[in-house]
Amino acid sequence: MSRTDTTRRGSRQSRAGIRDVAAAAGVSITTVSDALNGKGRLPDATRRHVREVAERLGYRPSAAARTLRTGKSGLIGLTVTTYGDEPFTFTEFAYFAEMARAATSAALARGYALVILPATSRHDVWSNVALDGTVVIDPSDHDPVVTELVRQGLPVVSDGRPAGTLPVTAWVDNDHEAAVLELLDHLAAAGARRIGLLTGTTTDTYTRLSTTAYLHWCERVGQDPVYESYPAHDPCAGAVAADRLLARPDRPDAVYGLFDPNGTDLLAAARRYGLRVPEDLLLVCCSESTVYAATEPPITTLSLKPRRIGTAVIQLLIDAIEGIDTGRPVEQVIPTELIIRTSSQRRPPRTTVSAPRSPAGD
Amino acid sequence: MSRTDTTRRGSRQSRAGIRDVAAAAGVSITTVSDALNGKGRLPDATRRHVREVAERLGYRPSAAARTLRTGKSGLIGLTVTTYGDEPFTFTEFAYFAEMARAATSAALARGYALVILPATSRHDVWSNVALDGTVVIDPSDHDPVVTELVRQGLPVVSDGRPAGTLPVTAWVDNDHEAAVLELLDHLAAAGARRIGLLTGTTTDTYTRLSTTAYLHWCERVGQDPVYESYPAHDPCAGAVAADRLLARPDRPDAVYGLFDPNGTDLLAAARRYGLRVPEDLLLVCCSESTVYAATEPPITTLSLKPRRIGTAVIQLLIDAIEGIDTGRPVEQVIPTELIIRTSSQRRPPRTTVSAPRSPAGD
DNA sequence: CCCGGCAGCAGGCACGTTTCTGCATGATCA
DNA sequence: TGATCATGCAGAAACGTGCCTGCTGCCGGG
Repeated sequence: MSRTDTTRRGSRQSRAGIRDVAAAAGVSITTVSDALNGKGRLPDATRRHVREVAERLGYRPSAAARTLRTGKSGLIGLTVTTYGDEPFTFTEFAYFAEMARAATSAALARGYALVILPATSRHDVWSNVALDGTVVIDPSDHDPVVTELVRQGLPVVSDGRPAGTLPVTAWVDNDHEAAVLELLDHLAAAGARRIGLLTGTTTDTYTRLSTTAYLHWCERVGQDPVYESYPAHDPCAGAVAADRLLARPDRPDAVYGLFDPNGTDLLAAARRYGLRVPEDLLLVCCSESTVYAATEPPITTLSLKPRRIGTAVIQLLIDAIEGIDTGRPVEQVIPTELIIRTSSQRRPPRTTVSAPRSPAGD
Repeated sequence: MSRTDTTRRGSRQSRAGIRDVAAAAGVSITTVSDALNGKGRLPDATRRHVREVAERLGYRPSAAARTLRTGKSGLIGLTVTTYGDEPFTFTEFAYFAEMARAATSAALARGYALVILPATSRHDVWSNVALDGTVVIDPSDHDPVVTELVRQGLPVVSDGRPAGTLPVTAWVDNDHEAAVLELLDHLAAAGARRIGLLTGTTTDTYTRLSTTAYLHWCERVGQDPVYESYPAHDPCAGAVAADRLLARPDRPDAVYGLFDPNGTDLLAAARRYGLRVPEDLLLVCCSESTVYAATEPPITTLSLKPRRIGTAVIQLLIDAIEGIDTGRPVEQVIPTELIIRTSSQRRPPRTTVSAPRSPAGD
């Protein structure tokens, strides 16, 4: 009857462990573990008793010990490409915030938590956290972090179609080419004769695909490309580039801005040059921000649906972690949504203030 | 000579452990651990040799085992109050994004990573991750999560002065009363006779302190309070409340909006009622968004300096975790910055387009 | 010659959990 | 009645590190 096996280092120190609960409840460690985890075959009386004692002692199982034993930590890394030393990207602020929010929510619903990690391959931080998998936002061509992770056998799901032969487990992305083509067609249908583009100098997938789609469209309809590039991580450079674009001799009568703040930048530049929107200049920008619903005039935006992307990425990753092979494809394309407002309609709606929405609901 | 102690389960499976490195290098486990962690007394030759073998085997120490042994995980929880089931708050989007970005950056610089966790006391997620400490954004009066965490002996630092007797380790906040008073004085100096407030129905510290400061100011200068409240997590309700405020018979000639989207909402409402800004209506809102620099007209904003708050919170927390007693006060007040633009100046600047900035540089 | 001291390393325990295996005990059935 | 079986629980082996203890040579001084 050696159940009171108190051969520990004397006094009752630090947190209560599973041993303390077992001793206090008069059962074995196995019984406590089974009772709390709903496993084994125990009568309800024992189960209740153990849970009650554990609650009374304020017992919390050690996450580290559980992770060590089971090999699963319940943690998912969230990596964002970084320009400069800040861990987040500047340009797609609202996009990232919404995507991360949806991903966090979806992960929590399945019992996982997200860990924010830098895209730099500083090993000291990466190897100090036990991950079950990783979400990578817009990885570069031969991302060293991704290759290192898959070499360790960790599942990696990327937001953004991986370029080259990046060996990700799965990916989710929009069809950026199709979105740009649809958008340009919309502008042309509204009467645009020369459509300009405000784009970035970075080589990430989004910028590259969108720009080439624009060039292809120009070639198809026989329009000379009119675009200005700027380093997208610099918010001031955007305003300058918008100004440059409208100051050109071959000034466009419609502009699409690839990045979130381009809408207000272009609007301000148009005012400086005395251009009325949408009469003299049609405007569309890619943004998740709701401010464009209340600007003067409201600006048509292309939404990349970050919420759906974040959710899809997490579902794919957790499915891979838990080894459940759902029928879900490992390459998912999320449709974009063109939210049409006054700035891209030559004849604004007369009766109502609220702008019409795209027929594609959600 | 039993160094080739390969009594493991047969084949070379999964990742290489410290045992494998020891066997391959012909040394003991202790020597490997000391060599990699820079401890013990080893000649440089041995140290180099061990590191080389570890690199060749692709050895990565198990974070779970290390955490179990040392009791430190290098993980910091980041908790945000939630309205509804989404883990983030809607209203202070840019504030949260900037604050989290700065906090992540500061934590990474000191070897820590951030884990996003919900404010709900669902234990299954909280107890599944080993935390060294937690950052709590704007905790409620008797936050059950906070009390539970400090009961476990974890340091907790809050963004936002804790109300009541919430036992946090340290906190960082703005002086919201002073900021509101300064702002109202600024509006009064610009000629405002009746200043209205757009506030929230929630009972968090920020909303409460700002509202009471407004009421005190009204009492002091002998003005009847004119304010509208709305549930701040609902973005549509903000536009409606802004409309309500300007539709009142005692319509204010200046408005301060407590939340980020209030600026565009109020601007849109002013247009609907034919009010010119700033001639007929002065406008200020609390926001971190840069869009208000390019609206028509540019809107004066109150910045809460989320970057400085995020950095300060992390420094205080890691100091507490590591037990280093710096001279830093455990209650820090970060000054706000009033970025004065056209919308709050009855006589807008004539010559230049760019608005003057507050003399308090940063 | 003997002994203290030190460099260089190995043995082994502990961290707290999960889980496989196995031993009693009572019930059921041929 | 004895064999079979389900039930209820305990023992103990891992999981992979970190670190305390201690062992072996070797050198120098008395």
